[in-house]
Order: sequence, then C-alpha cells, then structure tokens
Amino acid sequence: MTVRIATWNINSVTARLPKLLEWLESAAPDVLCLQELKCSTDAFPYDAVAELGYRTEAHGTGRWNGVAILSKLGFEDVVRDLPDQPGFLADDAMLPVVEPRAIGATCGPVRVWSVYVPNGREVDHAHYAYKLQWLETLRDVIREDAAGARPFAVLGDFNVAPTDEDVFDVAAFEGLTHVTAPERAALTALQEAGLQDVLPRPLKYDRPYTYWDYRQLAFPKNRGMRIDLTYGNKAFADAVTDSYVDREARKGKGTSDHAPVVTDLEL
DNA sequence: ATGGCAACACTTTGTTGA
Repeated sequence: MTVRIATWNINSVTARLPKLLEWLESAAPDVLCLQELKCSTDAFPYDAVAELGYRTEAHGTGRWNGVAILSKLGFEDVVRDLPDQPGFLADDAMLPVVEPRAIGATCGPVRVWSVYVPNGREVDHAHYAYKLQWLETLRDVIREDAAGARPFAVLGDFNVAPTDEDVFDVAAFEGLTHVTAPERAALTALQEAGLQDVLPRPLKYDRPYTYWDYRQLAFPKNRGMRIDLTYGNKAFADAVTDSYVDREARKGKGTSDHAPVVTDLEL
C-alpha cells in the first residue's frame, strides 16, 4: 500500500485552521504529525478535520507547545509524553513542568512519534540543558522501535540543523543554538540507535529548508533552516519512494513560519 | 542599534520562538 506521512510545525492550529484544511485537501497525507498547536487538547478543531476524513489524537495544554497526530489509518497504542520525559523548571515556577511535546501512535502499518524538541534558547541557558536531556530521553524511548522490523519514524520540529548545509549561513549561527556539536551529537545518537535522516528534496533552490523567520523577508531571500526532520528506521527508510518540503505552504500571508515535510512510502 | 514578525494570555505589554 501507498502511505503518505507528513510533519508540520503549524504555529497555532486555531490561527492556522483555514491553511491546515486547505493543505490537507491538496496534499492529502494519510498521517500528519503536527507541532506547536498552541491550544489545549480539548480546544483542537477535531470536527473540522474529521470532515476531511481524519481522526485526531492531540496533546496540548494551551498557550505553548502542543502536538498531535492526524490519521486516516486509525489509531492504536497512543502514548502522550515520552516515558520519563524531563520537565522544565521555569524561572517563576516551584516545580519542573512536563510540557506537551510528544505523542506517539500506531497508524495502520506505521508507528510514529510527533515531537516538538525544546528550543534551547541560548547555549548557557537552562533550556539548552533541558533540550539535550530531552533528546537523550527520546533516544532511549525509540531504541526498541528503531531496531524493530515494523516501519517506524520520529517526525517533528527537532530544533537542530543536522549539518552546516542545513542553515543558510553558518556564520550567522556562530555561538547560537541549533547548530552546536552537542545538539548534533544528539541526532547522531538517534542514528546510532537505528534511525536514518530521510532527506527531502526542495521544490526550489538547492537545499530543503523547512523554516524561515517571519522577519526581514527571510522566506523570499531563502534565508532558512532545515530543522523539521523525519527520522525513520530501516523498514521505514527502505520503503520511501519520495520526500519533499512543500514550500508552497509557506507562501503568502497567514502562514506558519515552517513548511510541511511530506514523505511517501510503498509498504 | 536588541529592532524585525507572529501568536497568545495573566500585564493590550511581555514572553516565546530559532
């Protein structure tokens, strides 16, 4: 069977609902992993996407973060949060909070995680240590599925550019998060656990960036980054027939600052 | 030069994002 799986940091599913529905109709993925819902689990627009044939498993608490999986292939074994997922201790908080950044499910023949990896903010910030710890936990959680025979992938906003080629100008990121050696080592650890970076093709230019800042005409100037990734195990990667970044969805007003990444499989 | 865009909620300004 042919299966189309996509990931998209939507930057508010309520603000982006018209764009989401339009994209679901045109791209018609079987499974879509969303990040940055910016709404609670209850506030997700379930009915609107159900009219297009999708069931949804969402995980959100409100203003920040939030992840979901939309599926035309049903759901089994839905898991909210990574087992032993680290929390983040905010400046004004007494206790660390486990944020809604991961949801896993089996959709037909494929098991997926939709993940929104912490940003890290600055290299000397507690959020950066949190990011590395979060990625380490992810590595531990995916180990069994990564080594298994069932097609499996982690898709989402990893907030790490895997190589220098994945940012428009490496000099512009000197000393910043997203390109540091420890962050990239965390991605390498996922690969050592059995996952492969499914490199999408760009629809324009030479590199498949997935994120462009809203400011200073970054998109028309193609000052982008590739941080939205599809990490599949061998069974998944071997089944890939095509993968691309749908930069068309980044065009115009009222879009997310991320583009969807689409992967087609023959299973 | 700390802006610039966008979203959101508790402050219609401050926080977050990358």
